[in-house]
Amino acid sequence: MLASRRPSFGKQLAGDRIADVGRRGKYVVIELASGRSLVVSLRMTGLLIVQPQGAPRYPYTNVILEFTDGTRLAFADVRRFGRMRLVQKDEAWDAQLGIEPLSKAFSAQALGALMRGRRTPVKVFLLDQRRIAGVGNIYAAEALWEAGIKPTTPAGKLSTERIARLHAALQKVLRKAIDMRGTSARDYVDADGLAGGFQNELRVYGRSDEACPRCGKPLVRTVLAQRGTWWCRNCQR
DNA sequence: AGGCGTACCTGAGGGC
DNA sequence: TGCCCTCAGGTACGCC
Repeated sequence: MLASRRPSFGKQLAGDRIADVGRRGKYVVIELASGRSLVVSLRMTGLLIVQPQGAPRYPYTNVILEFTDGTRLAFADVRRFGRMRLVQKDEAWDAQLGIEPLSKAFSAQALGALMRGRRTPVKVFLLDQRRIAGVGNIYAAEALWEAGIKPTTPAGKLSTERIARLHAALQKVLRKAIDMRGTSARDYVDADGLAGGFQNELRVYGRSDEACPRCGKPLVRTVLAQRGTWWCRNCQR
């Protein structure tokens, strides 16, 4: 999915029009009037920036879409991990993506069913986009802290009660982060170039050696599936 | 199937 | 100052 580093669809977009902008998991979906979609994966440092006519080139811009009124949509990315792909009408580009964690279908029971029998650490499970689409490293860490669950616990070993707590925590964290327009830990800004606010609400992410907001013991950083993992050894079990 | 390691990139920050 | 090391909102691919 999204294999093109240097999009070659420039000419194909000429004359088309943006009909709507949406999201599926972590992918931004720009729906075009032609029925096609421009699907964007920001990965670690990617940004979509709307710029007025004549604005200076945004740093690390890789792709620019220019509209008839001169407005531009810039796709900028220091690390160039981000991807942009033109998807044809009815193409099932998201077939491998899992359930939306804020959808009605995502009940505690549904979460339990997805985790049943899985021996993978619950944090690794949360990051697997084929199971649940849209939870990243920050929100997995925050939700597990909120639920009082140790990140290495095998997903399939959680009790019904703990699954319910994890489910509630995930939705709480995601809703609040969306309300606050995201986490600007370092580079992230929205399409208007504005930083989000959730970095001020982080309880564990990036806070090695700081006091756990619940019990006061120092938080630790460990590594799980090659990802930094912040948690409290005392109150996450 | 599923789980694990590696590759892809650049810049910031800390230690010496 | 500057070099070297580690780390960072993620995903795809290949191997067992």
